[in-house]
Amino acid sequence: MLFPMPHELPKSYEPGAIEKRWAEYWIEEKLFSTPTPAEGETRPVFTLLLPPPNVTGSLHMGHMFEQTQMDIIVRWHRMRGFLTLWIPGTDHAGIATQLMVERQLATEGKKRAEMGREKFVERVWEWKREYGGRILGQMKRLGASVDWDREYFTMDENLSRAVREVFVRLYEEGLIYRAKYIVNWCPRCETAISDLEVKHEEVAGKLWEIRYPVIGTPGNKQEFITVATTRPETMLGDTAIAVNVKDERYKHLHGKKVLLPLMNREIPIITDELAQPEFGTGAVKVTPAHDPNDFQAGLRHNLLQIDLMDEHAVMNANAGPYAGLDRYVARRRVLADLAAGNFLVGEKEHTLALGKCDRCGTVVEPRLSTQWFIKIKPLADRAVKAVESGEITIVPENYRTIYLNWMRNIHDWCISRQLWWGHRIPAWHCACGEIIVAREAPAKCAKCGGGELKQDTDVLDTWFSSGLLPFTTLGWPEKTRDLEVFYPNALMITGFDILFFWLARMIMFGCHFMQGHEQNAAVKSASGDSAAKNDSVPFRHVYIHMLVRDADRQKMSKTKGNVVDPLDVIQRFGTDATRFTLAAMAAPGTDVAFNESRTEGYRAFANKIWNAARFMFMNVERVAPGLRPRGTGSEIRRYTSTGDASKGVPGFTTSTLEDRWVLSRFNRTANDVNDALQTFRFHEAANKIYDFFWGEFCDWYLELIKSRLNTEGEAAKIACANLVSLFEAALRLLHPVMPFITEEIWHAMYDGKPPSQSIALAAYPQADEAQISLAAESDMAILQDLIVSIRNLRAELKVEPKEKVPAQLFAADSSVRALMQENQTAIERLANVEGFQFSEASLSKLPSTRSTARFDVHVIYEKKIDAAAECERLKKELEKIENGIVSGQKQLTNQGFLAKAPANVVENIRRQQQELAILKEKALSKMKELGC
RNA sequence: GGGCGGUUAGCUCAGUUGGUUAGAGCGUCUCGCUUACACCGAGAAGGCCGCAGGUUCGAGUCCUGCACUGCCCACCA
Repeated sequence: MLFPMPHELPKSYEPGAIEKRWAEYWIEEKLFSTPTPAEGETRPVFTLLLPPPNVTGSLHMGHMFEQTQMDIIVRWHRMRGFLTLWIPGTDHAGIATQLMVERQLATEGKKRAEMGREKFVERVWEWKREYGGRILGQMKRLGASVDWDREYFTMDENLSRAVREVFVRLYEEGLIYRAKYIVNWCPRCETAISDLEVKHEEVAGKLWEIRYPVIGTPGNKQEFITVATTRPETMLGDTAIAVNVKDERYKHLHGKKVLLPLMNREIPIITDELAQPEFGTGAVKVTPAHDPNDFQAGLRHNLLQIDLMDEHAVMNANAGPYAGLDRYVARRRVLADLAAGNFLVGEKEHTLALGKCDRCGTVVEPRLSTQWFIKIKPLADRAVKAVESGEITIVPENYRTIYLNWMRNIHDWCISRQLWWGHRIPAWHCACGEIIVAREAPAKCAKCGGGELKQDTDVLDTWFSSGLLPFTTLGWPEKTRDLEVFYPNALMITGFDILFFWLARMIMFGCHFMQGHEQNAAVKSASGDSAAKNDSVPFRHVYIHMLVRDADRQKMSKTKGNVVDPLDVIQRFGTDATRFTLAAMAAPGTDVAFNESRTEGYRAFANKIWNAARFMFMNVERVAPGLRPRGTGSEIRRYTSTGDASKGVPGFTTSTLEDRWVLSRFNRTANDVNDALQTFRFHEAANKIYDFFWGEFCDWYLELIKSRLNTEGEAAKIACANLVSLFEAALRLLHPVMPFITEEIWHAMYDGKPPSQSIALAAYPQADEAQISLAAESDMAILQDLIVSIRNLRAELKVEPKEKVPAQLFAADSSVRALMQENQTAIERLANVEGFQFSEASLSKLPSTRSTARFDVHVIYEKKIDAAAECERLKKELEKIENGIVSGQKQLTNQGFLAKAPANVVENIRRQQQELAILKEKALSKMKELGC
């Protein structure tokens, strides 16, 4: 590995080559591999599971957003001395992958059905081997600090074994059952899907009213009962008409029968709460095989279930003359025939929520079929408690309520899928009807002894296996050392879109299967978790991130063509700049509108850092060749524990105001950044670092020390050493957000001989209270004020930029005067003035003057200030001042305010009033002088 | 039908428990290639914080209503 020598750093930052080199280095050196810890491990532990992307996926901005946040958190923990484990992997994604391969087959003119199951599955594996690693490859380019040695695939043998184990145990506990039930069926995917996989879409539809002749009407007048339906074709399978028992209109029809039109079948009129008098006609057709409500009613009344459709939603023999017709063709035909028979009596516009398959968009058909289900209530109860009790915390908090509401109203989970790609259900059917659920294929039937056992053809819902990952990736069902140390995971970071799909399932499974689990006590206490905390939960904290949208806040989608390819953005601006963009916009609970102009700005930030580094190296070579960062920050070895070693800026000596100031600012920033990361305020962390690095370190500190660096002798050496120390610490502070550029410069600072293999293994800066100085900060604020005032005057006087001008100063008190005198060189340099004298009296009347409550500064220049413009400016300023005075007076004369406001607030306003009074007077006198 | 969020500078967004004169980036305008950086520096302009009430000594921040706008959940034919 070659590191560029400092003097070879190119003038502008070129991320491409640098990032690729480090990404490879981190992997080759296995820097982020976390082997199973030996006995006696006492370091705090941080475990995080990467939400596995689908094998079919390719990296999109959402992945990068999620991974950036995770990587920041992970690197931050690692640098703070946590034994950090971040496990990557991919999901076999049942339907998605099967569809992908089916499409590929179609281009070859082949069909899944013709190939047969075995060959098809083998083909999917081939596909997986060829393309499945793509997204992980892309992740590697992002530099995600995952443990690649632990990479998994949800259909790996060990994970599959765990899936079978879970299935069998749940079955044995009576929590898995097989039943004929009405489920959501996708006619295109030819499989059952869960409630969650159905997306409801509001569409303008119709509500048709059909009248059914009542049999045995007294007299010769035929009586009808009218029902309304949005799916008229299902009437072919009606097996009853329901009315409400309280509905007076139909009292006389209880117990009677109607003749089902078109089918000429007699069906009963029943009374059931299914029919609500307020809705429509109050009478409802009952089709137990094609509607979940009707299905329930059917069970209550022991009605016949007539299944009208096959797996493709084509009418079957039960539909009589309509057999062989597609459901929608049948609908039109039924309507026409009903109309012809004078049974269709109404047609109304009606908006309905149409259920569509999440995967392919086909309208879902409620279908009667035999499926495997999980009896969810017992699992959900525990999952509710885990969050209610705070065993698991959720950020942002509003998702807690959403989670709880869902979990409390949960329905049994249909886990079987009629697919070929996935974990096959470990159940074997015997010709005698017996079903044997077992971990391995049984040799013979337990009931009849027959040897002709066939494994169930269904596979499990993909989320069944991914719901187990928090413990199966750590070796469950074996009682492993990994589980003992790394379970529960510390954190789960994921999107709100899979809150129910995945997160909820992990919590249910984790709490159930890890019941009684205890994390290693030493590790647990080192990690900061009290002994009382329950360890069965899959993770202790959840952070839900939002969606990445395009610059116009539109959802990114392939069909809209507004998808931003992260690799393309990276190519143009660098990974660090892209990461920074995402981090800076990642306010909890808010979607990110990804705007390239921001990334452009953060590329400039990277360039700024780069050039600050060049500046540093230049000075080191000139002033103190061979100088390396000193102090404890450079002595951090792999996996240190947090402690004093990481406090403040090691090796920094304060001899001047700017030293004390910058040190204070750095520590305050470190403090704020740590706080922000603790609560997932990524944007705040990023912005704090940005402001410090650019606005304080570069804009002020570097400028201020230039004069010292340019002197001969000891002062320059100290300034140089400080610069190096501070820069090194700042790099560590920035590293989690911008891992590449910080790694590059950090290594360069050590001239290729760094104290540890990576800055990622150095200590994260912690604030040192002793290095925070309010006095330095307020003194510096005065200086900055003064310098800006002078620059301002120069601009207004249109002083030639190169021309140095003298200035006259008035300081309201001696300490300010001393401050200015001590920093005369700095002021002269930064404000481009040449010499200044002090006046004993206020200068506020003089025309080219700026005033604050503490000082007046007058620039001596032959050109006159533009009086009209200056008056305009003063007028505005005065207005502001007076507004301030009025509102302040109002408060200070308000008894309620004086009585109730905290003392410091009152004090602040008093002081402000004094300053405003001075400012007002100064402004007025000047305006008078100018004749405004 | 329920629930949740958003509305702050031309644009994209910050603004933790209510507390001085509401911030940033981009864009705009004026200067400047001052030997780290033009992916830069200096300066400036730009805001009835969606509307209307209320609570409070004090509201961008809390409450109510309204408007617009997203999102999630839902078996009402």
